[in-house]
Amino acid sequence: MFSKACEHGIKAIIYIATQSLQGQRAKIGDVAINSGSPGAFTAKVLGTLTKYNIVNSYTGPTGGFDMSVKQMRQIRMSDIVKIIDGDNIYNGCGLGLSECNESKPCPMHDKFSKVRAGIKDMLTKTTVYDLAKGLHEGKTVLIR
Amino acid sequence: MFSKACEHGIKAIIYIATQSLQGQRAKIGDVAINSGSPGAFTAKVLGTLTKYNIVNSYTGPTGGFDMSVKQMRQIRMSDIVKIIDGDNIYNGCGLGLSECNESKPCPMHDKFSKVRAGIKDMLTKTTVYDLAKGLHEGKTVLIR
DNA sequence: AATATTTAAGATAAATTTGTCCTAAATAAA
DNA sequence: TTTATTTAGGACAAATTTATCTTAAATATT
Ligand code: FES
Ligand code: FES
Repeated sequence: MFSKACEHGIKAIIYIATQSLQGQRAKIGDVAINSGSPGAFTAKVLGTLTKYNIVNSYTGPTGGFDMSVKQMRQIRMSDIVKIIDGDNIYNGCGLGLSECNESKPCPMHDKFSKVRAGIKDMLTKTTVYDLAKGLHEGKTVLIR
Repeated sequence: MFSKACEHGIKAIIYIATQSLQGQRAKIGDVAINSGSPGAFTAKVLGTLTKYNIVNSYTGPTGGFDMSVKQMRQIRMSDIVKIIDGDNIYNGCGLGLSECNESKPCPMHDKFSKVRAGIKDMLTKTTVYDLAKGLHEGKTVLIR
């Protein structure tokens, strides 16, 4: 469904958000440990997300990553997925044809496009805050 | 969503099915041309599908691939996807945790598992015949 | 100012996926 | 029986994704 880069990115963001809810910045080492992802690889993904103002980064001692509550509430999962994986998941053809075209559909189009719309809807209606809350309350986990 | 191998396999199967509906066996060269996929790569995928009795193969002149109408009606898209891509798409965690676990869910579990069920449902309820019919009637295409 | 800590970013490496090529085996037809 | 045609299958190659390593830049603290 999502690339590894995207999975690591999402987990990292959710972890950073929960730390921010506690007034703490998260260092990349902490992020890696607490989200179960490879540090250097996740750092690159976070670099990209920083560029798009999904998350904030600070260098030097006391540095790390954080998010404001405003960011958590405004940023949707669909934003993150689009930045990392592109929008093929929202618009791409299920059978890999060069584009999805309503008027000249592939054999799976009718059924696939409904599922695809469901994915988009789900990601668009879910904010970082929504997911961070569950983790913060101990109802969900990032590692298994 | 699906791997390239799976996309090529599905397109190949649908093409072979339409040819079978016309009493014709399809050679791998024809399959490649008419499904817009790399011949040698698709041949390997068809080799696997032949092993699982999704499709039938015949060597020698007049050889090629075909499917019986019974096969087309019994075989579901979910069968093909499972053979080629495994069952991660049906059971895997959306955030890549080692397994999806209801009682210790990842932050996306509740929303993701619904979407995932929708995909499984769609693939399980769609047979090869369903898709081959649309292509046979000229309502859908395999190449763009 | 010097030092220690942290992210930024490019180079490199490993792993996986995608794709090609070549030879063998099967088989229909001449 | 010989020949031509087709799939089977292993080796190989290319491309992409995933992951690591190293150095530079930023910055807080001493
Ligand atoms: S054309 Fe394939 S999903 Fe729309
Ligand atoms: S635990 Fe992640 S989807 Fe179920």
